[in-house]
Amino acid sequence: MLKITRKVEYALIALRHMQAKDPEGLTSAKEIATHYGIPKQLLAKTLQQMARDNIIQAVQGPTGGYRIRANLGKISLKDFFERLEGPLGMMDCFFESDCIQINACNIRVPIQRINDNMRDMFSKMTLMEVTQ
Amino acid sequence: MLKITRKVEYALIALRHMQAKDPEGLTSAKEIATHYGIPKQLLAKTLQQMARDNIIQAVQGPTGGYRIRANLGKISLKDFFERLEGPLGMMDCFFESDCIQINACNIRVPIQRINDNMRDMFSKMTLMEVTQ
DNA sequence: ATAAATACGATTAAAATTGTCGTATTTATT
DNA sequence: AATAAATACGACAATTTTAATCGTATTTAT
Repeated sequence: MLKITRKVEYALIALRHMQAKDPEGLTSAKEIATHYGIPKQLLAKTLQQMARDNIIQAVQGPTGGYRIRANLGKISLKDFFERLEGPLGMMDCFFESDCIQINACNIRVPIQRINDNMRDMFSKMTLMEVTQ
Repeated sequence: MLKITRKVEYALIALRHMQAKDPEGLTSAKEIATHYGIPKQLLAKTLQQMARDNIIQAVQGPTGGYRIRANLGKISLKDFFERLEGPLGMMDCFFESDCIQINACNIRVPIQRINDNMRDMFSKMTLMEVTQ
């Protein structure tokens, strides 16, 4: 429990790789995938999603690839996680309303408080802290 | 991602229920299961595990049940989570050593740092904050 | 003796995550 | 114009993890 997904993991690996290598130049999905031994297609999808979110910029065609577009020091880990995986919650019932016994539940409020602490923590850390 | 498991959820519901109801008297798994609409057998197992961990005390036989044994204000959420679910890590590679590209990995250290922050946070919160 | 509770390993079911496939589009190069 | 190498992306399959159930044993108040 309390794990991050591979998607997030691959995204962070890619960002750090791009930043360390050449923040201006382009890096292909293939390069990253082979370098770190991760599935290329899955990585590609994640990169495409980050491109849609304007975290990185995509360039098509041969010689194409990705480069960092956003200021990584200004994107909190909370925002990053939520862009890739949706709202951050320790229990599903914070977002989905199909919990029948939601009224009986006696820990919703206290867990909500802990959840807020966690979101707070991730709000105070930026992507830069991972990538540099 | 970053979710707690149902096991932990049920354990917290049970603890809070026991504390709110009657810290001295016994509460059966059945009572809690029916009250909150959760699977009895699964809850029972979780209670049994907490009993083995001396968080609660089990009494067998009819009229048996469980009561809180430990001082909930002295058990951190980190310890509680780890007793129920094993070591707390955002990535598996912190514990399992079967990641082949562990050397190439460029985010192990930074994620480790974030993980430490998270463990720190849960170290500072006690079970009591959830149950009362 | 019976019934109601805990104890717990083994198994199954369900859900979430992870990975692959197939096809389309873009564009530098020849 | 043809080709090749890259991104784009929906649909599907495989795997893993989580959740739930089953079956049986043990304990003990009545």
